[in-house]
Amino acid sequence: MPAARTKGTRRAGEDEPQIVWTVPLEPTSDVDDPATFMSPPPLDDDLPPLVDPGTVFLFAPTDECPPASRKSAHSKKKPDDHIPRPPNAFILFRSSFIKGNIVSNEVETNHSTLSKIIGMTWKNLPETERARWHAEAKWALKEHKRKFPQYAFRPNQARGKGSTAKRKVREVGPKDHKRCAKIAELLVEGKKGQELDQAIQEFDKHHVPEVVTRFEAPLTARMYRRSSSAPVPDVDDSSRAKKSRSASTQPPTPAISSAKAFPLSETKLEAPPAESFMSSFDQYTLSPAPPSFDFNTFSFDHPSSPFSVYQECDPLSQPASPMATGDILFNAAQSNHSNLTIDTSFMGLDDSWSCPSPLSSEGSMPATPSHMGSPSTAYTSYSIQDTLIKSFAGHFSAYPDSCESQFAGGVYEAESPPVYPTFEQDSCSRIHMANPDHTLSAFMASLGPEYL
DNA sequence: CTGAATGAAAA
DNA sequence: TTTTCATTCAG
Repeated sequence: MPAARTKGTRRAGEDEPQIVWTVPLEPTSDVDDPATFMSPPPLDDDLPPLVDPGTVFLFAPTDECPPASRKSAHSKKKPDDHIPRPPNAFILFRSSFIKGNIVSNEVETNHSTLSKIIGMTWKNLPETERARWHAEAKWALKEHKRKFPQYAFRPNQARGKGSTAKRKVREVGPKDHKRCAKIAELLVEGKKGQELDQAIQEFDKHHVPEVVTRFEAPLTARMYRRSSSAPVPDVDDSSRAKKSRSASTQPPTPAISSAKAFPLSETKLEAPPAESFMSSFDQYTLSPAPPSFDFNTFSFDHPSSPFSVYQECDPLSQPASPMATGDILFNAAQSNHSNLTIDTSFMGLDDSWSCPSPLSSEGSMPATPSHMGSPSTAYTSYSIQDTLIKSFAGHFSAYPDSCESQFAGGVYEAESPPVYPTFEQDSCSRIHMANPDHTLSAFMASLGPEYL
């Protein structure tokens, strides 16, 4: 008896207008080559699976104007003027994930299970990539505050009141943890689209669903299917038939669906409709997808001026001669295989800056970033990332592309969309930046005209 | 309305 | 520390 969970009239936002967020982002070219993470320095061992060299921006946020009138579906019992909470990083990530149909309907449709998969994926996500979502959430929060200055989160205590601890103790749904983990693993490995589907189908062939029920009750195929849309092994032919029906009856899944959030090279060869490369949130639209860059080409160094630049064509070749910043920008914009590297050693950020990064939600020691070195190095890395992010954040206003956001039917001027500073520090204290072309102009602008 | 995830914010 | 509620939608 789920106790009185009535339509509790919440009193969150007393007089707020209903919000319908639509934040059409601006420019975004469909530059979506696979960006690459820095090849992680030799990692110790028990670290979360580092992504393969080729894998990367799993969920390049993209923009697109959602069919405005789509939301509002089931707002339930919320007062008409209810103001939803600002989304956190994970919620944003989840939204994007769902919207992008990363895991096809053939693989999983149950949202509880999807949440599980997404949660696992989230945890396996490279730190740099999660940082982008945190940045996004930060921005969303800022926007939320701007729009609803007097908003305050007021959780409804009345709801959980009655019985003390019944809130969290439910968990009854049989879930195939292994399968979820497998899917998450495939995702962070870069599997996507049909390739992903096939891999999972293959997995399902040999995998006997291990379902964990609260009371270890025997699991029937039917029960299993109730909470997971995973195909049932061989036990139940009828349910299998049911499952495959869609495959045979319906046309093959449109390939576009999964291409959205995985704008990797192979998916875009086909020159799909423009919108194919734009995924969006219903309410949240993200900044332009970070342009992809490899991490080999550019670097800032510190010899003389604030920054000096040289180009490194590949790990083997020694730094080429310094070149003008303008050239860098030019080349960076032209090359699909370039990244920026900033030597920060001169900034004196090395060991003295060991403070935990706000980017990691865990209060404890963050999982070591892609770096070996001394223990403090990890912290340093985070600190530098944070420093850079803040630094860039301070210059977002310089970013030429502001965007308009729609709100409650109206339109207001929003601050510049968040940029996704994706940094990695190498063993030489150099910061590698994944999306230089958006951040760089702002950053350089901040340095002064002489660097433009 | 619930579940399922993570996380921000409040009690 | 514990609880709500942000998203999403099948069940």
